[in-house]
Amino acid sequence: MRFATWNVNSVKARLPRLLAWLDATKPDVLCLQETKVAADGFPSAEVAELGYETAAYGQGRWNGVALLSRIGLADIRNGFPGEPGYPDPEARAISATAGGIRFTSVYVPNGRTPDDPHYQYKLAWLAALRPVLAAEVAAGPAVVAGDFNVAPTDDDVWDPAVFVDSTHVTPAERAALAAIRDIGLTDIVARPMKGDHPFTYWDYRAGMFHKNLGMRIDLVLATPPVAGRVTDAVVDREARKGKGPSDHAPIVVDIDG
DNA sequence: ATGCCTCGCGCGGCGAGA
Repeated sequence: MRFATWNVNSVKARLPRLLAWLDATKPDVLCLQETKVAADGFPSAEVAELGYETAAYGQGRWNGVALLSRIGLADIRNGFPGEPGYPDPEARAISATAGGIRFTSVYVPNGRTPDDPHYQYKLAWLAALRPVLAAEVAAGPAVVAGDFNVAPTDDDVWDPAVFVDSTHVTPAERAALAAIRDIGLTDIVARPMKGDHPFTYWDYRAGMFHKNLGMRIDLVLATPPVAGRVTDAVVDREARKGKGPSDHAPIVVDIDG
């Protein structure tokens, strides 16, 4: 099985690239984030022509997550019990079962700055996600993938000095992420196609991508039965090249069976 | 060359992203 995760930064703006990428990469399951469309605006018919069914959870202008699968989607759930809002619930998590694995696509709140209320929302959101994932981990094979908006270590940002007093690297954010990993999830670190760091995000500005000044903030977490089957995991930086890319690259994971 | 920001909303310019 091949599965992937990709923050597309608007599924409508990215549709030609998404379709070409699906056709070339052929993941069985794809976790999408930042789709920026309501469910009824999702291009389900277009991806269906490539054999994918869609579970989409969106609210329009911001956020939005989805799951695409060509091996079925069962028990679809939008959001999760006890999910905090800002102040209202936002479309940041969707889960479904495909190929015997429980997939959850997550778009963790950005946090903005450590003194912004959005930062406390981010920490509360991660804390509320933890027991929900713990139940899924206990229930069977599970994958949690998406844009976590946390760089797990200083090695996951291009220059730690630039990020002092910024979100994505604070001890509280890293502790919240570690608490999620510690319920029994393995961080499947993908190999970079180029360079030493498997960055998944590069700012659009100032030529950050071609200087490889990025961050590893998109993660694939898996239970041991899934992590043990991984044969390859790669950041597809080809998808970040050219005209009209997302600012995030997909992570593609291959597993036995 | 991978190339210097882009999205939605909505029609001017702004909030948000990380």
